[in-house]
Amino acid sequence: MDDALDFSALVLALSGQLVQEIHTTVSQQGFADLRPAHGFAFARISAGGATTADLAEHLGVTKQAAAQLVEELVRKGYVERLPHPHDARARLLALTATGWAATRAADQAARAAVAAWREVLGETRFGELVTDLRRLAPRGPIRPAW
Amino acid sequence: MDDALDFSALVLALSGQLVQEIHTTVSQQGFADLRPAHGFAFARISAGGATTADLAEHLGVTKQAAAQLVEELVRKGYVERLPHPHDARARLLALTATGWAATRAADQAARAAVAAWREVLGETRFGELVTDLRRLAPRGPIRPAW
DNA sequence: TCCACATAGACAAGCTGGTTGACGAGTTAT
DNA sequence: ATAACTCGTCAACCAGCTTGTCTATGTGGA
Repeated sequence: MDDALDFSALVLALSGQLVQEIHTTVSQQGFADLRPAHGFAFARISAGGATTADLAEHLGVTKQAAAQLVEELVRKGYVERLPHPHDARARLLALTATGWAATRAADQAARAAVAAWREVLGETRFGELVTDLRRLAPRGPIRPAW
Repeated sequence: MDDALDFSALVLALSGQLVQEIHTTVSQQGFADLRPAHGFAFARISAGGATTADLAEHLGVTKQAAAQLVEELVRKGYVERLPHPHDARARLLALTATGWAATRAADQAARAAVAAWREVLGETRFGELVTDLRRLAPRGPIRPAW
């Protein structure tokens, strides 16, 4: 009956492996200057309409930290800052072509990792698993947890 | 057919929530000076027979970083360094009574979080979920991933 | 219309948790 | 006996975040 502790460990192990696999693959595909944490920023920026302050809230950090992250991503060529159409103070963040390429690489890596799991479990069981997880996982932004 | 990206997000969200919940509960129970990362150290130390170098390998960091972590946990009263029975260079790490209390608090918090999930899914479905996850999750130490 | 207040982002300083590198003391293998 | 390795420590440094302050711009009520 002590599945509980096991289950916690399993969830942590699984997410750790997922992050690690995506990171490794993305690195190998020529985006070695990106770290796992960047993915969470890409997720928000790719959704569109994000300012630095939006990003800060999404990531759960101060806007200074977000600004620093954006600065880094701009310098590395993944993100650009456009003038905001309605607010002269703000700058609209957008992915560059390189940024989109990195995002696609990460998505594909995630799909590949999941595909392996899907194969292990079989289609039926995998579908049930997704259904179950959907009922458990909280809504809201995905962000680094520790 | 695009469960794949969803699934990744779900796993990350779930583990994030788990970590967050455990951390919050443990903090409230009087261990506010512990952070999620400490849990991974406690896991190794509570298993027994750990030296600082062992801990470093478990956590995947340098031994200097592990030594610093141990120093902090000793200062806060969670860990003690005992002489090593067979090796005069090494020191055996052990949890203090307080360290064990914190470990129990974290375990209980994990159980509580999982219990909530178990209730949502029902006993049967939960059992299947654990079985599935066991087939997917890698072996080896649980460590912070990003 | 004006003004008090809120918000976006920049600048600066400082902290924390990690890194690399070098070392003395102790252990192990040749 | 000695060469090579390992445990833990000291020191310097760095990355990524924090708090605090500031200017420019936007917003809403008297």
